[in-house]
Amino acid sequence: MKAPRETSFPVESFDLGATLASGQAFRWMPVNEGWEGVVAARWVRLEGGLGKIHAQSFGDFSDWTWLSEYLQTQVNLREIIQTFPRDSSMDAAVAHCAGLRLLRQDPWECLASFILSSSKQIVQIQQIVGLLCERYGERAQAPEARSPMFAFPAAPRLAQCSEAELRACKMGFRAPYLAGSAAMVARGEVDLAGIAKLDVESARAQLLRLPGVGRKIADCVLLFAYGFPSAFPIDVWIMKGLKQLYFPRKRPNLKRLHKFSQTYFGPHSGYAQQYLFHYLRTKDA
DNA sequence: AACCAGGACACAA
DNA sequence: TTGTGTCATGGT
Repeated sequence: MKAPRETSFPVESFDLGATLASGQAFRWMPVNEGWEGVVAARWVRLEGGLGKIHAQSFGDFSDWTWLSEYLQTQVNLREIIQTFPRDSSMDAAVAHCAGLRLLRQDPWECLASFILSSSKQIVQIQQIVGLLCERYGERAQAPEARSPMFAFPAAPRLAQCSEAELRACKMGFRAPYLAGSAAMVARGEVDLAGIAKLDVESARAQLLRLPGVGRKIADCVLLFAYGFPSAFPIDVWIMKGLKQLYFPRKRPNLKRLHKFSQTYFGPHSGYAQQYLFHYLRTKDA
């Protein structure tokens, strides 16, 4: 029966704040020394502890795999960080981002969120995604006492929305992109579940068929939803950072930077990218 | 008050 | 291939 549930995951070095607010997911809010959001259509509250994460949710279930999978609690972070190159920038990033981890998100929510992310600040992406969920998402399972929470709207639901309805969620010129991608996914023209079985290049090629999805957004989805370790999203921050830190007084093009990312940062370049991104974005704050 | 934001796209040269 | 304008909205 539906009821409040709680558990705790043993984890070594997991910083919820750095992880949930580092621009990979957009639905987490800090609430009373913890973090609250929606995962798999369920309300979730997380609190960090010593060597563990305490989790609360609500519903009819006893297996927490859906959440441990999302949080990737089984990943040995130390082993990953050991594969990073040792230079002054990466050392600083690792020191600054202790406990930062990559999540494993739902492909559609991740894809749609990043279609909305183009040329937007993270706070605005959160606002747009929030509106979209409130207006078109299914009611999430949550305790009665709390304010209603909503799941991220499925592709078929968003495919039904008019462009005006989407624009009313403040997404501007991204509306036709989201509508078009939702339609293709809803029709099965792009098989999001099937992408998980492909190699990185084939997976990226599938995502690139979607309107509003270019190399950067495709790489975000490959990394944050499918867990391809070599996906290396190059946004404006990473672009400036790479040029400044590794190519002073040169003008490398995008292709060159992507090649560099694959040869220099090791087998978990995507992870290294997230460390650099979070470091560059928050070091002066 | 300008400047810019986890870009993509069409089109020019 | 590289460069530019455009798209919509709002934070800093």
